[in-house]
Amino acid sequence: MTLDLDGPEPLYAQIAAVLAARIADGTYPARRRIPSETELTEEFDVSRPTVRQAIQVLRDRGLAETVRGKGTYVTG
Amino acid sequence: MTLDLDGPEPLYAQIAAVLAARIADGTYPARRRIPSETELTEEFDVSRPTVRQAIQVLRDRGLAETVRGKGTYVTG
DNA sequence: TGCGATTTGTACGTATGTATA
DNA sequence: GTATACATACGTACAAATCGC
Repeated sequence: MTLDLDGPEPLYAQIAAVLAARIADGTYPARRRIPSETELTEEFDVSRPTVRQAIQVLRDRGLAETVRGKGTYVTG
Repeated sequence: MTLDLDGPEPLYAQIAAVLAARIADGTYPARRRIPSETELTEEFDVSRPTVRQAIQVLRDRGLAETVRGKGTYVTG
């Protein structure tokens, strides 16, 4: 998995697409927690605000729900 | 108009409420442009990302639409 | 009970790119 | 060509909620 840094697609959108694909294929199963923002920051080598923006996309699409102090969960 | 810095309500939510009220009472008329992010930054004495977060709330509620390079407009 | 680690929430500042007028 | 305005992305700091010990 690589991100296209120079392309027109924003990083957060690319990351959101990767995460959405992982939800779709079961890499992140329903009702389970996805990696923390810090872990995703390290995996994709982007800043936390960018990771949070990607997760926001998932929430807007109804794919995930976030609980403060716990994490972000795949919508079951 | 003052903001409650110590209260539980986030700054961006308070600002969004103020802007929404201005839309509701006609201070910001339909189809007209609201002040720029920079102007709102100065008026509320907050950072631009905070202003942008407030405007995002207006967009999510369908109260405003943002056009890149032009400004944010009250939904007509 | 309390403390500490983890995790998300809020907010700041800054830089760069792109579109419009 | 310049100025204005929004979009993206970075980094940083501190607060608040949760959980395990």
